[in-house]
Amino acid sequence: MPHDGPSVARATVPRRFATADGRGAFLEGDNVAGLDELLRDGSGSVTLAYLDPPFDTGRVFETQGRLAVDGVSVAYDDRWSDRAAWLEALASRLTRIRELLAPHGSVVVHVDSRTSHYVKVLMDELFGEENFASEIIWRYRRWPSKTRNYQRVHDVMLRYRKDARVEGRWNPLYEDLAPSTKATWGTRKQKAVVDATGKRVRSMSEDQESKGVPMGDVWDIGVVAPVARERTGYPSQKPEALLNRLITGLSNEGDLVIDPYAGSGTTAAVAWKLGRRFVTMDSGEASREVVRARLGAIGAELLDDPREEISKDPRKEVAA
Amino acid sequence: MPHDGPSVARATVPRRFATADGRGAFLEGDNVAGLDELLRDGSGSVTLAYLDPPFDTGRVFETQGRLAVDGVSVAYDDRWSDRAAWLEALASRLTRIRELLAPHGSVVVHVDSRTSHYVKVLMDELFGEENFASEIIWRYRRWPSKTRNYQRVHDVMLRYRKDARVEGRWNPLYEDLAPSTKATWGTRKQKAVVDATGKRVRSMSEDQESKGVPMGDVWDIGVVAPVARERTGYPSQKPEALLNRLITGLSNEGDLVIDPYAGSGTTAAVAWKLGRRFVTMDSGEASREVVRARLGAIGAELLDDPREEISKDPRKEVAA
DNA sequence: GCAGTTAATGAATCGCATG
DNA sequence: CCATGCGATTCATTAACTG
Repeated sequence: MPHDGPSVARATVPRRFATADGRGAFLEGDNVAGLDELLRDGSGSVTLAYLDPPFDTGRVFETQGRLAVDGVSVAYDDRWSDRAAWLEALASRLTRIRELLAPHGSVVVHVDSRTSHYVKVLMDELFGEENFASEIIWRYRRWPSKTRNYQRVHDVMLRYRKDARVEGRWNPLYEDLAPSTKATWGTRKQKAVVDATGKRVRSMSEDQESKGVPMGDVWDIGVVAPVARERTGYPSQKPEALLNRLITGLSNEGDLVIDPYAGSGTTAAVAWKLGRRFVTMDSGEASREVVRARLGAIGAELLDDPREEISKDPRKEVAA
Repeated sequence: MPHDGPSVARATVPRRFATADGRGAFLEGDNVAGLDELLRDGSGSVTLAYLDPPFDTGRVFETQGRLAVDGVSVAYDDRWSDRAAWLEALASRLTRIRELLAPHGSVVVHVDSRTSHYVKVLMDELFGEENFASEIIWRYRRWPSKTRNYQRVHDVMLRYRKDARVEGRWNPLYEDLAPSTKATWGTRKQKAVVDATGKRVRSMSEDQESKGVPMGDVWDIGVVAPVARERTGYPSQKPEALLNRLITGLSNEGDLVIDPYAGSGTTAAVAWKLGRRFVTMDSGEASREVVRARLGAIGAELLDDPREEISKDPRKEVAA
């Protein structure tokens, strides 16, 4: 019984929850409505948007195992009539996100290796090809499946800048030197030596310790282990290490990070820990409860936040 | 002065070179003509086609360094009026390759992380989405560039089967177990234990040694170092290890492997070493000379092979 | 305590049984 | 006959337990 996901037309105003200090918020309801809510006075306010939409797998996912949420089993429904419908739903989120992004901001979409291509063609149109920044490969390890093919062990994340002409947010990250480099050079910096004619003659190592090599676009990060403390029971949970690299590299403290597909709340939890502001959204009860528990455990209890108070933005009233 | 690459319409018959035993051939000329030549009596004869076309970089590549070919500097011209023209040129090769493939055969296209998406959309149309097999990530290490972004350190290879309903060629390859697995399980196989009701209760290790984990679709292989013995001086040369994994996994000894963009002849060299038959093509003199030298060094001297003899296929004459 | 061992289970994938 | 389901496969990871 394929359907086309939650109706885009549904105009229900999302229910809002927020941390006591207002640094983080969860909007319960359709994320199109949630994004529209943000757009009311938040155009250009977002530094980083991370989207982890359902991958068009044609399946229904449920909360699992010992951590299953009581009385709530369906986490999300990933059945679509066809790819065009799936892409259209994604596009309606992305156009709103483009509006929300600050000039220095960027958006990262997480997809699998069967759908990334269609998403990039779409995003090249929406954001402009000149704003494509990276195809990031998440390489993980898992149990082997019986297949006469190379095992599928990677996901893809596509990053676009809002505007490549503007200097975007960027905090350099480093990773370990390659084993062969360590063997030859130790962990000291290399320095090219040039002769009088400008020709390179050799490299030598400096006294200074190298910070490692600048982070590449292939990330080897383990999946969240079935028994890890980090695990919430929500399906397809992403590792905190993954979000850490994105949020640290692409936003500063105090910046606003959004995630329209909250799921288990990894983006919110990492953003909070890193001192970023966040807004995350999900229509499922399962998500709301998992996120509430997860944030509570790190001192960011979500409280009911009546809309009336939120809509009173002093600047708006002055402007009117 | 952008142009649209070698004209597809040019009907020049390629000049043919072959190894003494006929196990390998080099066709000098436009590869469309080369593929048409193969199609004359080779439909369904190819087990593996590997294509490493120019990446639509808008640049002209030249032979380099100490190994530059005397008097021949332009290796290939990668300037196209637009992406559509580039894709169309690729499509005209791929439709011919589809014809050439055996039912158990497959094709691998090597592209970079900016163009892979358009190529997959094209190939989904040409080969059918159900025949998509893998997006293989080649992760390499290189000198870091100064960029406010994650370093680009991967290429992409797309594999399609000719016909997913047919059991394709497949020779399983293995890689090392993860360090954490070795620490917990040693190198012995794991086995799930189920109770009477069919519920999984625990896992245990078997006596049998594990062969390692089945090869994944992310390959960490070093680029051919500027001073490596493997190096030919031809630009964008691919490592032999890469072709080794493809040819070993996707073809058997005696199978026919083709590569319409010979370049430095890596496919030909590896196919020869692995006992496969091969046909490779290139229009450049630089390529022909590099390939000749490279094959000569491993005992596969290319000889002039007049067309007259080749067209005499005894089976054809009997059938006629 | 700390090191080594045991337990538990997952955005997999194919093949065969079942409707 | 085509769609759906469930069994079999056996790696990666970390918590919990044991000495």
